[in-house]
Amino acid sequence: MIVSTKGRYALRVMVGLALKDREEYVPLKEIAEEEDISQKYLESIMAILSKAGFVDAVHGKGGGYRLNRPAESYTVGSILKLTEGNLSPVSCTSQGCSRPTCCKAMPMWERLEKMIDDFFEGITIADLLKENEQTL
Amino acid sequence: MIVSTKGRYALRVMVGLALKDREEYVPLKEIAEEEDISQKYLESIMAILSKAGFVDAVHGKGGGYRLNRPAESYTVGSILKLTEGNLSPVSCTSQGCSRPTCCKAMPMWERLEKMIDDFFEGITIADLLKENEQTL
DNA sequence: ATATTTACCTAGGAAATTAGTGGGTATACT
DNA sequence: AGTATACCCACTAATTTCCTAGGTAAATAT
Repeated sequence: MIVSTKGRYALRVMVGLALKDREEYVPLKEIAEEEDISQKYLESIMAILSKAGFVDAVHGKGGGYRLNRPAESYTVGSILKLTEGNLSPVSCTSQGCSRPTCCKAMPMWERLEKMIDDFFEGITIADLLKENEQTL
Repeated sequence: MIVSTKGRYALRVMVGLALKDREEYVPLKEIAEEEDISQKYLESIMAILSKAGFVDAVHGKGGGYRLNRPAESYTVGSILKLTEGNLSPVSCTSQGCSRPTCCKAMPMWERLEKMIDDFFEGITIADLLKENEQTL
């Protein structure tokens, strides 16, 4: 698994927020209910998105979260890398190879990693919004 | 992580066997030492490869494992699918989506899965043998 | 001021997966 | 008969993923 629930939840939230009024702040509770995600777990995900400046957050009544850029400017890759840490398909590329000098597979892993990275960097939240099987 | 040590070990073993005389049987002990893999753990991996008919196995002195087909006929994909179970990048595609009717990301996951599958099915053990950064 | 609603923080725990061990049995060769 | 091998079953350790508990800080409403 390259993408766990954490990354998938983050994507869903970002898509959800992109569907709302860009000015409006949406409280975590509401997002969690709409997306049917554990409120407490979602907290930790929103904290990551907020710290990284992917969303604006305001405290208190009327507060919550909102996107601070247009949906086209968020690549799926940027969101997944942020929440998952990395998108390496094998530990060899992210944590180093145990047999760096003789590993016959390393170039393959590197090529795969680049392919996956290019794939995710080529898709934005806006693309997901208008998505159907034909276009993507 | 799409490929765990299990799949990587299996690939290494297959590459290792491909470098040997095709007629010769190589005992597990020797493979484990050459590849620096726990003998016991490797047992379970060889059992999978053997049951699936990817290698020949013979008991007793002079026995061991060997490839039973030319290296070009083993795709990396076939070995990884066998040992890892599947190569799905997200659980959505392998175990079903929790929000099948409304998931905006599903087409993306499916396209990614196909891309990865095509990638691995397009590389054989023979390709890995002659590999260097230029060719692959 | 006080209450309420929200984000934010820290610590941990349950569940699942991955990686590896231990000890024995079956088979083939010498 | 002895030795070298594959094969089988059950269990443990380590790691990661997913989620919960219980609070503090900030903003708004009354």
